[in-house]
Amino acid sequence: MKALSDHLSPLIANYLATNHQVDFELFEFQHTRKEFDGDITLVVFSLLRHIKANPAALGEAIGEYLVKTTEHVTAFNVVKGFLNLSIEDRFYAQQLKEIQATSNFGHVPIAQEKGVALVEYSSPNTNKPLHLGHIRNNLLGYSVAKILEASGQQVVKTQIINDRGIHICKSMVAWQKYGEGATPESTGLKGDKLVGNYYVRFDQEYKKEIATLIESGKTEEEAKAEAPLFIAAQKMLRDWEAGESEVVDLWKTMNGWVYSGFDVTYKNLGVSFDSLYYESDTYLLGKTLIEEGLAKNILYKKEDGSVWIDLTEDGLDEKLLLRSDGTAVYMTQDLGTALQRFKDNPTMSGMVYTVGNEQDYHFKVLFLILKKLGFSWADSLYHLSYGMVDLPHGKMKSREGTVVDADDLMREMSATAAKISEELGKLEGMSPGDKSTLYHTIGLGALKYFILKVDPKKRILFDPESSVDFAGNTGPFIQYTYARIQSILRKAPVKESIDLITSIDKREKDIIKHLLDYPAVVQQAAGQYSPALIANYSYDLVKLFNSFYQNISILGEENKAQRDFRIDLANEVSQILQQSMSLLGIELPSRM
RNA sequence: GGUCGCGUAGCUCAGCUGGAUAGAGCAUCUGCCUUCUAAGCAGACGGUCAUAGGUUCGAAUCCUAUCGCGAUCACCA
Repeated sequence: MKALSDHLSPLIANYLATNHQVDFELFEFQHTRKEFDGDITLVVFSLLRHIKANPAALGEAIGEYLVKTTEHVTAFNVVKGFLNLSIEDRFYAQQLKEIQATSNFGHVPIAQEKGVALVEYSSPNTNKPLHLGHIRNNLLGYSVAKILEASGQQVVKTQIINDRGIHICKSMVAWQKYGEGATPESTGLKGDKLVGNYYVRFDQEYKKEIATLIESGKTEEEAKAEAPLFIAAQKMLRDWEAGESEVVDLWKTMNGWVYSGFDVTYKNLGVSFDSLYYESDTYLLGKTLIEEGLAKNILYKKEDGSVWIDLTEDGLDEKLLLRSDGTAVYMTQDLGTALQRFKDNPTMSGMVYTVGNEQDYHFKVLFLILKKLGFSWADSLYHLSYGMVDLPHGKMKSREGTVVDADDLMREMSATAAKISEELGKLEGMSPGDKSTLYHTIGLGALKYFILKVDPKKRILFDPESSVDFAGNTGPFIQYTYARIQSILRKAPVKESIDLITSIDKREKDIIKHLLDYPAVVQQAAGQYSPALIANYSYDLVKLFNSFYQNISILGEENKAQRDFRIDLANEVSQILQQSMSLLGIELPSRM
């Protein structure tokens, strides 16, 4: 539509300048609703603010002028304040050729001079495996990075790994006490699962100790603080901070197991990172930053030695930045990480934090503190906040065993895809290995699409029981349409016509108009950090194509020019699907 | 209680920089596989866009209030 409105706007501007002595360049266009004749509609109402006229009469006048001045407009009609314009078929044929001639239509080449945008996502703790919540996080972050790249922005995908703290020590203590030297190799378990098991074990044994202490007359609070396991974990944290080699070695070993486990999960999920940051590396820089803030009187120290910032003038609270014993809190480390990233990327133009909406307040405060500390780049930080993933029975709680494990979920999705595919029985002659790859592609496509099609800020209800649909507005539906188009293209004869097509079906026009919208959709999705926009755009395209496909023979012999045109159209739809799905990290199979 | 977010068909969601009679899918029902893959297509049914005011030629969309749900307000991360 943009190509068309770009063509029409100057003409309309010219008309208004001549006849009404007003100077406009931008007009409001929309696709003509299907119940009216026409292809594109000018909303005349919006001109009335500046021109006193009867909307219907003004519409008539502009319509007549356009028909007279440009060969593209063949007819018009006016309904109330809407000027519906009919566009000649040749225009669509030309546009399709232009789209075809443009490689990566709608994707803008990277502009180095715009600097680099950092996109942070995943950011797990290293004491337990990734779960469904991380999946939404990773898919969102990865997709947003892809969309920004497609809009011409250089991107660095990154994460902060929360690799230190009491939670890690709990796993370590439990492993020392109950692990008997277990390793991923000796147990056959993924490293993250192994470590996660000891985190759970810690909690179980800790509860037992508390119960015993309460029986012997302690209060609950005393019991929690005096349980030997808890004391051991605290001691281990102090030893770690003191750099005691035995503890540090164990910490390194166990984190190493977790990282190799995560790598497998990331690989299956199809996400990747360009740079990694570790909390254990950045929290000290955060402390330095706080010293500077104290020196500049932006922060203040209380009598007990704790450091605070007063944000009450900004409508927020007072916030703790350093404990009275001088140790760092979450905010301290995030300040350090932000600064470290800017130091590592001097051309940084912005940073996107993909973090759940329960941390909205945290990021509001973080950005404000950075601004108060005088960093000019603080204004370009953005919290990509997303809603929780709820299960039918409520929230995921690790203690109650209601967490949906990421690896298990992906495996189940593949299994469901396999089951449905085998029932349909379309894959004769495909090797078992290819089938297994395909099932993974379809299962993951379903999962990714299910999560990404929803507006990030909304909560998602995920029912693992009913799994995910493969029909309707789903990933597999888009994959399926793509596979059918590939089948058409495989069977299509070599082009032979030199005649240009003279008449184009209404549904084909709708498809071309939709294709022409793609660049604007990508830009909009980048501006709003919204993969959902891309997903729903793609679904609409697929719907349009399917409707056409089912009702018209693409490879018919009767008119070679028409057949070639339809093959070109199918080809271009498949190109755009490939591009848009790559922005969501969804693979498209050529057969399914 | 303060702050932030959400509330659209029975269910899951689009639409939100104000524009024509609010759109899809699932579910229910009716048709369509001798022709390019039926994971599909065509159609029926289904709505006081939470409620009440306001802004204006026009409001699901913007503003205010109320109700409901959620998050957050830690020397946790």
